[in-house]
Amino acid sequence: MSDSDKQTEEKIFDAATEVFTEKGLDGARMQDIADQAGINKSLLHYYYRTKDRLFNAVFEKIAANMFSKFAPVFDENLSLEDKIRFFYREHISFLQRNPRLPAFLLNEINRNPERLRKIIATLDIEKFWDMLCAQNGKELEEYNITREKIPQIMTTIAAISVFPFAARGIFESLFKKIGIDFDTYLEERKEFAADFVIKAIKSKV
Amino acid sequence: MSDSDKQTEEKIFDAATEVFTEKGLDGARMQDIADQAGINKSLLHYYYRTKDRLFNAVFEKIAANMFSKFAPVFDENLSLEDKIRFFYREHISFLQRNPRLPAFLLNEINRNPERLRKIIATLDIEKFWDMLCAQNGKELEEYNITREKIPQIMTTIAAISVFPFAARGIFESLFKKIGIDFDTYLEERKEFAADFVIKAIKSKV
DNA sequence: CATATTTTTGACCAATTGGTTAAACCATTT
DNA sequence: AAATGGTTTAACCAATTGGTCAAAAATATG
Repeated sequence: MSDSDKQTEEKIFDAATEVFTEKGLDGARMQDIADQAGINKSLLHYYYRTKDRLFNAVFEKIAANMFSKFAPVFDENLSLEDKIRFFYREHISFLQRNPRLPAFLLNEINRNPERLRKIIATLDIEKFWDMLCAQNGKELEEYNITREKIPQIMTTIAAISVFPFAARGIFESLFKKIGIDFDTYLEERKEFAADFVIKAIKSKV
Repeated sequence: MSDSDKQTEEKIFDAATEVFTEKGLDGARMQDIADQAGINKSLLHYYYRTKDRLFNAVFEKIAANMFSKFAPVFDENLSLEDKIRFFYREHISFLQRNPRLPAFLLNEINRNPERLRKIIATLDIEKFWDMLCAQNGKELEEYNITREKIPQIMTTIAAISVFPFAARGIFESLFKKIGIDFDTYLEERKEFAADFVIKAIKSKV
């Protein structure tokens, strides 16, 4: 593969990423992607045989990228509380740089859940729980966080950072009405989210 | 408007609701809707001139319905804690009966934020805050919930109930891997969500 | 019953879509 | 410089799409 090959293939991939994340699989036109990449439409088919293959390439990279952002928090040797703070700072910052990813992924996964299977198959969920127990077992015990509660807690933690981006269109409209800036809201959310979760977990009321 | 009119128009509307919520505006075909309604495709255009008008009719009804589900909690004369419990029981139950609404709305709003404007314009957000202050002012003060914190808290409360439905495709796949039933998870979530939020709000740590 | 009006249908259309193909282009090698 | 190989393009195609239209069927009106 020559240098110009890689350039063209990358140009196509980047253009496809932009168009697909903005318009979705159904809404995106091959011609749009070709225009965005500044090339002929036939070249798309030369490098990626069909629209579906091109989409899958984009989808898989984005999905893998998204999930990988959850991982580092399990590696760092921090207290449970610091892990949560670390997660929200990093994760919301990542989403600020890629604000359209949540809506794109959620929509396409609901449209075709099958696509996610191969990515999830590569994840070892139990391992994450084991790592967490090894590093923060005492805290988990102290706060009475059992294995059964993990799905509720984890989905709640994810919801708090991801949902504002998925529902950005709604929130932005609502906020504008009461004079609140969405970007300011996001900045504040990094700390608010961590405080909120930590208080909920630690509280024994 | 005769009786059979209403039947046909309603049949079309219901069919359109089903097809649009499942496939989205771009993915839905007028022929699909006609088939679903058991009528000729031309009839769609007879009652709703264009695909876009038909979609708008469906979208507006769903959006209004969705937002209206947030309102009752402000009317009931309950303590803040009971309001939160009431909300999650009612809201998650509503979403269990209409599981595809969140993903549909979030996607279409992000695809075309303009569509939401006219619905949001009809909402008086300040009124909700005033009602809340009038009914639960003392509790808000006690828990140090100020006007500036409201957006963070409200979006968090919504995220916790809506996100699992928006991300259903992801969660269901993940849960299956560790042997958890999604419907059971949802049932448990009504109480978990309320407990979680109440603990976070009440905690003074 | 005959007429007028509304509802429903099937045939049709122009535009768009993803995809194909053969030829042109370009860099390398011989 | 001629041949070779991969790369890029323009022209084209079959299928699908939202939408139209005139006629038929059903219903209401006199």
